[in-house]
Amino acid sequence: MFVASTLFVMSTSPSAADPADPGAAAVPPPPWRKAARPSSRRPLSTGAVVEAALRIMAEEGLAGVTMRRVAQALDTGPASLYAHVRDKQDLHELMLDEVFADAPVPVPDPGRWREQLREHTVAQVRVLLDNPGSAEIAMRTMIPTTPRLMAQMDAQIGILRAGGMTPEEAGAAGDLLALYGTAFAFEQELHGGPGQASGAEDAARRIGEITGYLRSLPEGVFPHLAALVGGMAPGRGDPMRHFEYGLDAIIAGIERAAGRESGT
Amino acid sequence: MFVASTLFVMSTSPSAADPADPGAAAVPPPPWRKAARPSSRRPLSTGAVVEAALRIMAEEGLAGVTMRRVAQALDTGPASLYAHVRDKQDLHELMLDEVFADAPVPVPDPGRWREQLREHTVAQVRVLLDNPGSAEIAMRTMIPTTPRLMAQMDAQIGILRAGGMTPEEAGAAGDLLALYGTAFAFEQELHGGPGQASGAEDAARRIGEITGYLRSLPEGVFPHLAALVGGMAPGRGDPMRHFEYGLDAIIAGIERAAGRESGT
DNA sequence: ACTTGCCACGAACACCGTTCGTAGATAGAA
DNA sequence: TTCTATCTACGAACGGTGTTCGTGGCAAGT
Repeated sequence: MFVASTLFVMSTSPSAADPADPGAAAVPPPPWRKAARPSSRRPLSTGAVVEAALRIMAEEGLAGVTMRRVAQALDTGPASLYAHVRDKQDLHELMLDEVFADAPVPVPDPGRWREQLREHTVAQVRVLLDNPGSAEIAMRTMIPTTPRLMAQMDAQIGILRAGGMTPEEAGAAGDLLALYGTAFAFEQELHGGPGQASGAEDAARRIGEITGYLRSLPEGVFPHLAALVGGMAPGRGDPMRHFEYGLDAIIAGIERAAGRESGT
Repeated sequence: MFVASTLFVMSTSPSAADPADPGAAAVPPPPWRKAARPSSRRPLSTGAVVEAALRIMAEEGLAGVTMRRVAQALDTGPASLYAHVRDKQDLHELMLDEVFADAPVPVPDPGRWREQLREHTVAQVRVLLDNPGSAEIAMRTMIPTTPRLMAQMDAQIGILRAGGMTPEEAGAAGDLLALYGTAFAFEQELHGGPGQASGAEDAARRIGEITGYLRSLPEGVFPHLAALVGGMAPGRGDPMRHFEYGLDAIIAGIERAAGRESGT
């Protein structure tokens, strides 16, 4: 019964607009084989949509995550997704939340707050870098509304409070660290190349061009820049080293700013 | 003479393709009036395209800057733009360059490098904030290839060198400052609302929602976050104050990192 | 058994960036 | 001057995009 009616709809759907249709439709599709396919489990929950979207992002980058592409992966049409996801933006935020699914949520330890802050921030950035595309979402979201991201933020502020900061100081410092971490990860995935995009190649070409241009210029036009490009290689070293340079600078600055006001 | 030949060509061009054409063509187009329109000044240079694009960005945000929209503003078709601009990305970079047209390029003064660095960075961010949409371009560009942006970067590195840093230190510090400035401006324009977008309203709604959600939770789930939202208003104060907090922290950190290695 | 609400989804709408081919203008050569 | 070659402008179209509408079948409440 179920199968039959389904098949009926499928085979006649083009002519469904024409109720008075005899058997004249081009080849009455004998679909014995087909029967199994449409009834083969279609849960199609929010979770399934997010999961499919994440898989696509991992393989084809964030730009590959289109509603049509996700729908196709779940073999259905794009309209079906909107029952489980409000927007594309909403889908993005759910993806970001899922990405942080197994990131640890540290409990603040006053005696170790500096190390904890460093480790926590590094861990967050590592999550973003491990999931290319997620940093772009994070950049565009900034105010977290999903539970896991709120837990991360809460932990971070907890650590800063454990370091003796006032709520205001902790808020400002947390903003700064989150902004830096997110922006850094985004920049990395921009010209680090998420596997598929021309990122790395493009970046290399660009700094090649810029080097050539600088050399072609009369000496002393951009002297400091010219001095720099000499000792520069495109993708040298662990990006994390670079990140930690900035992180340490920021933490030191934060501490100093807090100490200046609270006297410690 | 000129006019006559122009008219001749125009009036006969349709029938030129069909040599065996009698007088039957639908109204042999008498184009006296027409002659003035196509010749009515259409320079359509790269500069004009960029200028139109910037005007649109100011009025409708970066999302409003579509090739079709820009073409319409110059009343032509989108295809015409591609003679003066390689890409949409190319157009974006030209726009960003133009935005920095009258930003001052400081000459490094060793005795004042800290103040200079601060002022220069603040000025750059102010330019981005004054031109909503530009920060998003800057965020997505990162490696400058246009002359004015290179001049800005050169000056910045010059200031850092004047502060006694090695080229490597200056490069890292410059990266960090540029990343921070760009990301900050982008975040501001995200939920600051570029006049047209729902930015501010959306941000307010979001922190309203999040506050309500936090209150609805059993006490002590996100304790630090809950303590924070109490003393938080959506758009309080000058965003620049916020920026300068982070900037001072970063400059202090940079200085410390440089001193640590070079011994000053 | 009937109604009601919900999920799936085909079709369509209004856009988007970009390319192709052609017509007109212009500049250089003869 | 006249012929040719090169360049600009641009209408039309291609292959995408996010999102909405309306319908049709299913399942649960009454």
